[in-house]
Amino acid sequence: MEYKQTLNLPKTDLPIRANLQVVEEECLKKWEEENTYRKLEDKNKDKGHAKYILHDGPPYPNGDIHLGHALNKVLKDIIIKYKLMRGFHAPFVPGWDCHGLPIETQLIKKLGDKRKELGILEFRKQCREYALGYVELQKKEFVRLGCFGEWDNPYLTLNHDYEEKIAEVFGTLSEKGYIYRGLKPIHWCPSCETALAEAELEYEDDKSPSIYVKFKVTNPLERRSFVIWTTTPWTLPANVAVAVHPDFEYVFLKVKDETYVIAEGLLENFVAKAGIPEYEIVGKTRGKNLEGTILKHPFLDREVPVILGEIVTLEQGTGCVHIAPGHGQEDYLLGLKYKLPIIMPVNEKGVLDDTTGPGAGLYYDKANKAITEYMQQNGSLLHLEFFKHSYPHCWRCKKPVIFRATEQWFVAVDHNDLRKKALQAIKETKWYPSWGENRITGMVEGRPDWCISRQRSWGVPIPAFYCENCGEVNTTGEFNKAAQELFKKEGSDAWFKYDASDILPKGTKCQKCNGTNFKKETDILDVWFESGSSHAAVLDGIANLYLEGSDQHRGWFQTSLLTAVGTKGRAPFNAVLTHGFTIDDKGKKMSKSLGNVVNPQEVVKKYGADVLRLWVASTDFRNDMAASDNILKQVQDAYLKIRNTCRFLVSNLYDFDKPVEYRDLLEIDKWILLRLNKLIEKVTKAYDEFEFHLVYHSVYEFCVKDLSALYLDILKDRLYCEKADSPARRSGQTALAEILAALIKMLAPVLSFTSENIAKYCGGQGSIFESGFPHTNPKYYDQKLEEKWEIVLTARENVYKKIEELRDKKEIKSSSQATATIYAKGEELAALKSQEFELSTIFMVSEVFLKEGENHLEVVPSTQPKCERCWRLLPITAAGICKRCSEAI
RNA sequence: GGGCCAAUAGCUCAGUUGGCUAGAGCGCACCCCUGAUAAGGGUGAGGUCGGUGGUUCGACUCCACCUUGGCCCA
Repeated sequence: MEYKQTLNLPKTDLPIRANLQVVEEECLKKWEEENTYRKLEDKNKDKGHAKYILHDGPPYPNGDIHLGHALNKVLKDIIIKYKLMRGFHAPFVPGWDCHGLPIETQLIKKLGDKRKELGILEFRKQCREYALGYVELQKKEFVRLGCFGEWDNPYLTLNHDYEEKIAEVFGTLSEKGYIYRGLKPIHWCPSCETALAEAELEYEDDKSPSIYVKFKVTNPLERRSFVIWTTTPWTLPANVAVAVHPDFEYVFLKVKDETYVIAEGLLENFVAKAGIPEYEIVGKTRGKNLEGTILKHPFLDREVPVILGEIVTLEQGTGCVHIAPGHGQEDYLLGLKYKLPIIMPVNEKGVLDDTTGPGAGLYYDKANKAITEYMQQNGSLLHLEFFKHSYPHCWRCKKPVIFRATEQWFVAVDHNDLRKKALQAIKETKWYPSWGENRITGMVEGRPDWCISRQRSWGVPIPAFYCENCGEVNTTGEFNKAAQELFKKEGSDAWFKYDASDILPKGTKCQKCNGTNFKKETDILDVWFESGSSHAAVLDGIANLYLEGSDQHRGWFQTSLLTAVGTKGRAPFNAVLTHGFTIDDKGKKMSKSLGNVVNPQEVVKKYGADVLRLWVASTDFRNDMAASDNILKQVQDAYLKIRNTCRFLVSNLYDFDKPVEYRDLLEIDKWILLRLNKLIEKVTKAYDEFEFHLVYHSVYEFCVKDLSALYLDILKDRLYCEKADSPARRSGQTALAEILAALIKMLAPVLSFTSENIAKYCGGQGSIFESGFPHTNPKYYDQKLEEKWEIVLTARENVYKKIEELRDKKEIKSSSQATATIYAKGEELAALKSQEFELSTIFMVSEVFLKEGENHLEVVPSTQPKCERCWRLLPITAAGICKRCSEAI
């Protein structure tokens, strides 16, 4: 027992328990007090190192962060930290998208009817406070995850100078002719006289008429009619076309002396509904053959074409669909395709104007009856019934809403070849993964003009002035300048505070008629226009990288691209990286109703932020990322293994003072450095290519296989039993120190807290992040050494299989009780021979005998006594210990 | 319904331009150690590579279709 005192057993103050909650809080304090991020970033900047700009996509500040937010920011943080450690000037400016409906909706809910009394300025003030409150909360949550960045100076889309830039982008686009006004249908409440967003609709059952109407073919010889079905007769005055599906079969149905065109699949349904007792099918054709047929409107003096649309279904109706682009989203899009006019005879109160024939002057609901009765009289109506269906209602007044085309603002995507230029910019951008290019290309190719106006309160107003004299819309030049200055000085709230005459310099004249009286636009900009302008407001030049979820191919990537190409002719980014979405371990998306949501706050509390960060790094984020308690437990296991390995390294370096020169190292120590070198190479490449899961897997496997199961297990005897300052022990420690330093540096971008914490126990000064990223060392490459050790280690594995057999037979317990005799020849024998005296240590057995002969292996229990000190079975002295040990004492 | 993407052991991932009985680590089972100890080591069992067709001498890999899941749109 007293021999134990003579050993160099591991020693360290680094606790065996990770205790991440406490360690992380301490770390955060240290980073804050020492301004670690700032110092590092400034140092790289001052040295004039290359810039690396990862531009943050702004989240909505409207709640706690969820796992997706955490994932996104941690990925960004890993990149930023890696780049900082590689010496880049890589500032990270986090941002928040502060305006927009999600926040406005929250406040409307909160305020209820009180909102009307408040007035717009007070309402906006409350929106602002709400948003800023969550900015602070989310900021804390991101910082808690260990994310570095300019948290004291983030960009907020509601900041005055940001709003100024939004106005500037709008002005530039306007100047270049990209901005125009046009009609587009939106949800409209005729009772509240206001536009409604999708989120403000409540679907309830409602009774509607259901009518079948004939549209006669204009050729008088044919006596043929297309039959449409609709539940909104009041929209018929806005009808400009009838759509059929190109691939459906349509039949010509002869009833008495008339012929009806109906989709074959809905024939029976129609005949039954319309109560047609006798009919004959006199022909049949594909929908696409009907395109271009001209029809007569059932009650207005208007001719309308038959067009083709994939939107036509066989679920209900006749397969011939009444198209009114002013009254429906699908109709609108189809109308754009066929360049159909948008007719809008319904005013903001829901009353039809005098162009609508039988509906003139009537509220739309009343017009239903008038129009139906009129068509009954003129013979256009084939059938009328009433039925119940789900219909959208206003969330405030609970009355039915209508779809109504209103004047909106647009960015013309094809003006000045914007679309083509954007597509070219997409080609010039590097997309990770590569299919992102294909995806966004498809979206940009197919997108309609961008509607940028919203009839809302919480946002940046569209900086436009209507001339009271001629109605001209003034958006450029001094008008835009005035808006920019206003936003810069007082923020966009001021738009609602002042009259146009207060905003514009005295004597400002209408660009068309020289008029001097103006009215402000009251619509605000689409929030996507705001966040899409971030390149102008935040970036000084082009970003190296944008990194968001793959949903942003339609969102932020695209709006940023369009505004940037429109204003400066190129993409705001050189590369775009996307990640997938968080799903549960069954592959389902996370949702409150499924109860499978993983909360980052809870993960931090239960496992620690570093475990969450390791989870982020452990999964290939180009696909969806599965998270569940089980998966996190597994990640925690891996985390503990990595940390324990590092702790073992630390605990064996307590007395390490003098490194041994590479050429004097023991061969196995050279071998492990060779392995380390390969690891550094692999990890560096993986970081450079954003393949963090490869970082995780290779570091983890290095810890498990190369270190824990092999090198460290073998090294223990030398570390513990050799004389403390013996060259052999110092050789091992030299390798350990180098491995430890490299490991915690390589891990720092991911396991930031743990790496920083361990570094503290290594006697280093300052932060781990200041120590740079490890470099490979060419002198560690030695192919011959590598090949030789492959042979030695294969032999080791074979010996262990034999040992296991002995253990099963209860002939030995531990491997150290075995003696191995290896028969080999040629290259293998040579390799083993070169390590002859080390083999028993490497195999961790009592003795190894090498013999030339046919390849085979004999393992038997050792007959040697046990050294009291090193516990190996060896010849011993009178003192009960082996020769090596007696020399070591 | 359309566009894009994914699917390899219970889990997380490898698998180069198609080529030996598909790999790793974890987890699991059994065993060892008690000088990394709320640690450490060994051995082993796990896969019709989502399914069905096709191309090929040969397919996890290429093609088509389908299933499931995700994102976006309708």
